[in-house]
Amino acid sequence: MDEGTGGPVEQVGPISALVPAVARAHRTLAGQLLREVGLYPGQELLLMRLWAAEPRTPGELARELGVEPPTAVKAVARLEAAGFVTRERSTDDRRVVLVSLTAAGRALREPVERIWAELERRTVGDLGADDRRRLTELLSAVARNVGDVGPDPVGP
Amino acid sequence: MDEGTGGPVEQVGPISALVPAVARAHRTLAGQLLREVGLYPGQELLLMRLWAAEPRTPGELARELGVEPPTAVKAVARLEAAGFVTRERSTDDRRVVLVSLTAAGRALREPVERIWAELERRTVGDLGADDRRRLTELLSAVARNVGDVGPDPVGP
DNA sequence: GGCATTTACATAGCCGACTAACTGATAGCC
DNA sequence: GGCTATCAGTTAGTCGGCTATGTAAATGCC
Repeated sequence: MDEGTGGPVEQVGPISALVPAVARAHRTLAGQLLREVGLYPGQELLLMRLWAAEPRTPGELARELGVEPPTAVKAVARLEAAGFVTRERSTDDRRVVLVSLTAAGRALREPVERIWAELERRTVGDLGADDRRRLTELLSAVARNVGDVGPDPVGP
Repeated sequence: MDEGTGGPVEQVGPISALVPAVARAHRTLAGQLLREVGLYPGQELLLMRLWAAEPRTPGELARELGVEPPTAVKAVARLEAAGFVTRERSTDDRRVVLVSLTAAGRALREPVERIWAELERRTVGDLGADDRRRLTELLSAVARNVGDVGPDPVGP
């Protein structure tokens, strides 16, 4: 656009350009690591919610992951097809679907947590504790700025 | 995971969880803003390359955007269908495709640059210049860590 | 010159994300 | 009781991203 003062042209929207680029590369890396357990990036986040509490409804999962309901429904359907979760209609309220883990789904917990530790290790690289904390704060600020209600932390 | 010291359970892979969440919300916001000119998020990045220099090949565009060739090919095909770019085979090397802008594609430049300024403004929110610089540095570091060769800056 | 290799693009198919629109069940309100 | 509104989940269709694979042209090497 125009900086008007005759200086060198600035890179456009530096942070807006960086965010998608970083996310793409991060997702690709996650995909490479997750492939060895048969998951695609994103699916592990849904499973984490189930490891934390079970059963869950697609609606809850969507809210907690910060995605729209159809996204969660599709992910659940694929995880069901892959044999990691089951679905059943609630008898209390027949609109509600209850998603539960299978034995195979539970068995994924340890390897996925190993992978996530490795992913985080590689993501932060040699950043010190200070930098990591600062980055977390700044990213959280951006998340609020762009209107993300955000995923709830998975820990208690 | 395990923190081993009996403390409260830490949120898993904080930065690895934050990056996709921020990117999703940021993309959604970009999509809302870009909709008014008939673009989907990501397409504007490709157009920016063409505004900077023309014609370009799909391969160049893919490299510069930091995506795989098929992604750029698909995007070009859609932008062509939308009437914003044209494709023609190079006569020098008939494997090469030259992507050029149409008048409609050129007309998008101003509105898109307005939108990008607005997007960046909302993304950084009330972060000061220091925070913005720091965030840019930290994100660049993460990009390198996760193996992103990254998009080249669009400015000279 | 002729054949293998590399290069540039295209295609097919998958997944995650979204919006829009539909179905079925519950809840509310006369 | 019955009609409407709301809510949960699903379906349909699109886009961006990837991997794997295919095709055509140029290059290289003998």
